[in-house]
Amino acid sequence: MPPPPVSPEIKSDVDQVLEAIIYLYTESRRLTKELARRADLTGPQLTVVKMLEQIGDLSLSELSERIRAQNSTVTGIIDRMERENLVSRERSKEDRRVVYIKLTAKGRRLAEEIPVEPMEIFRGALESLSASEVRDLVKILGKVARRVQQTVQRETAESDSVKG
Amino acid sequence: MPPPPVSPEIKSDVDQVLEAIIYLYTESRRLTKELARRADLTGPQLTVVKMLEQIGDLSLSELSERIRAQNSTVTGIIDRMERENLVSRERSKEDRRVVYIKLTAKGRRLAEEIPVEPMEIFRGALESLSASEVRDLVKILGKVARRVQQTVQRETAESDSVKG
DNA sequence: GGCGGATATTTCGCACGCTAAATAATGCCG
DNA sequence: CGGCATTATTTAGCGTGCGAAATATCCGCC
Repeated sequence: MPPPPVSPEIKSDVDQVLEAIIYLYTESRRLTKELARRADLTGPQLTVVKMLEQIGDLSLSELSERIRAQNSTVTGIIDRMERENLVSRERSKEDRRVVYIKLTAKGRRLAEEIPVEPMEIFRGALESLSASEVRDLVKILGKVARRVQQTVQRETAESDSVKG
Repeated sequence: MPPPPVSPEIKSDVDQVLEAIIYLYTESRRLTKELARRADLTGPQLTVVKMLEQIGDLSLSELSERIRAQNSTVTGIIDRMERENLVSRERSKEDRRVVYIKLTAKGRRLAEEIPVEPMEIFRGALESLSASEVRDLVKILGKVARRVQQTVQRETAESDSVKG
């Protein structure tokens, strides 16, 4: 659930930035989902299929890390994909705790079937900016992200020391 | 599910921007959730409680619109909140299709208990930018969002006309 | 060799979140 | 007045998404 667009009329810079971010994020998810629907996949399933196609087999943990989700979430996604015969699980021989996720022929066919990224719209939007604007955007957004990350880490450390 | 950070090494501008957006969005949700947890609420519940506190009673549709979710989703959230005695439903007298959602005393107390926005971290991060950077960020992000919106609307119109 | 702590995955229970279909009430139009 | 499209909400079914606990291995160390 996105945080609320709290103030009704005058929006602060923070609110405007947040609103844009929420909009862009939501839209990127919606686009993925839409694209996926055409191949009878869900958004996450499309993401997984494309990831495996491009990178090759991945352990479940590697996969979760890449799609930024918890292992338990990905277990569910893979369960359903296995049921649909899109991927298979294969126990690693070196480390029997590890499970590799592999595309099946059907999964690979589907991956190829799907044009490219749903990111084309974003690419288009970014291309409508001037080169210097793109550079600024990348630079500033990156700065904000790093700054937030620092603050979060600091607070996490604090509450850890309080808790523990 | 966030779109994948596709390329392993060299990241395009699009990817970098998207990655930052995904990070910031995810983080803002996490912060809301964290803040909510202290009052034994979920993220969306905190959002609703704060919204009702600041704006007053809202119909279910108005509420869904404001938190950018489907009515059916909000029905569920309100069900659980009603169960916890945080809000009550009240049928409108003018239009008996409409249900107003009202804070209970307990809900109001909780709302007051919770400091402010979880957005403070973002505010801090934005304040670490120079004034001109903030201005640029607001301007450029807004531009990208508007551009994406236009493209999406155009495509929606097209596929509508195709579909019938 | 085996014990104890780490690591990889799964299971469980719950809360979103969405779409499609059902239900209920309005309002308009002839 | 009666029917019919519209609108507000709910229900049903499914797929994430998370945190905590359970399982199965692995690894280092005595």
